[in-house]
Amino acid sequence: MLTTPITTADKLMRAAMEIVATDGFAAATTAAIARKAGVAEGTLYRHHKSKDALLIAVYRALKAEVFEHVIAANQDSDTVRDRYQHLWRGVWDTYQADPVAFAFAQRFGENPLSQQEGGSAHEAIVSYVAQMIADGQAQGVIRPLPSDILMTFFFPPLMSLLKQAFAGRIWTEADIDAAIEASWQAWAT
Amino acid sequence: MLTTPITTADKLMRAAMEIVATDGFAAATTAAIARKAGVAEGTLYRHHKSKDALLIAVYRALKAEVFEHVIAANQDSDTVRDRYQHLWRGVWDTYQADPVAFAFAQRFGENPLSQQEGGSAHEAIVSYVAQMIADGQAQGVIRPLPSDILMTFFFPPLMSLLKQAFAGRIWTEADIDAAIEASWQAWAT
DNA sequence: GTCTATACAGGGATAGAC
DNA sequence: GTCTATCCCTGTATAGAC
Repeated sequence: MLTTPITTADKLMRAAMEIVATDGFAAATTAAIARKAGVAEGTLYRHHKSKDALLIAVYRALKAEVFEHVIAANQDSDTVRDRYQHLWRGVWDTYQADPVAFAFAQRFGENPLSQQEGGSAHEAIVSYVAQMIADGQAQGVIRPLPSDILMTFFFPPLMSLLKQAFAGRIWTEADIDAAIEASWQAWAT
Repeated sequence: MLTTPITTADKLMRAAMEIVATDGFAAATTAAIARKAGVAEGTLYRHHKSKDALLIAVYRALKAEVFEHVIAANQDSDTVRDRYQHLWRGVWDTYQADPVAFAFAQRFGENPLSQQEGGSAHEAIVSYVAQMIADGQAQGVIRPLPSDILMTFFFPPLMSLLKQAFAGRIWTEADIDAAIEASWQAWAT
């Protein structure tokens, strides 16, 4: 996300995202953000109302971009099972391409700021998943469980695997495919 | 955890845990912790070397207590499937009994302090789960996948469901049992 | 052991020149 | 729009009396 920031506002957002991703929120001081962005501290306030507003703006941009990438990569498929796999890979590939965005999203979710922002990083994608679940249940291939329960077998394991991957764990492509199949079995009738 | 703190050191730990759980790490200032514990700010440093040391002590105590509760509730069962269900319920019940401990553990995991501490809240339980996986694979009832992949279908969904439960979501007992069964299917051959 | 008072550093935000 | 300089506040930690 924002991998090639052009405007000063973007540079500040990228800088804030990187600091939070690597060293946490406590390290994301206005001085550190401005320094990494290559501008003076006062300049930050010409582009963002406050530090918190800047961080929330980062999260909003991230949400929008993740949604865009995942949906773009998600051409419609015939079976629900195929749609499942494509969506899983879409999220996986999107975050693989930007580990910094991933780490920021994880930390932001456990920060009180997220309460005042509301909605997860996958807010928009959730409705796609919900539709998939509804279709699968109508066809009788997905268990008749509440969708919020089923969702917990999709995003959380996926995020956990990404976290391990960024920590240096390497799996084979066959392992990844097997993981997708295993997680699908939590849904399948 | 530390639900009835007696010593001053315990009172400080419980106070810190509650503040982090409800308002995040940024709100856990030495002044706020001391105030909630009912002691003076300077007293904090008679019982803990620094604020960070206090927070890490909280995490260690939490890990130990969660391990103790879960293992105590986990009498050996005949089948791997039964052991799975008992362990799942053990973690669920333990955190249900102390939402504050749960929220603290979640936040701590996304805080840089956790890197210098190392190991997740379920570090000790992980070896139990690993043994269960090994047994199940030997018996041919669990997929021959790397155990770190299989683990992601156990803890992350469970934590996610707990989080939703604390946010006010209510499921029937049948839903919970069905969720356990669904998650088991991600492991089962 | 606990308190009050305080030293010291660092962070958010603004003023005003350029 | 960007910079430098600075204000004000808060936070961590310590000193020293009781």
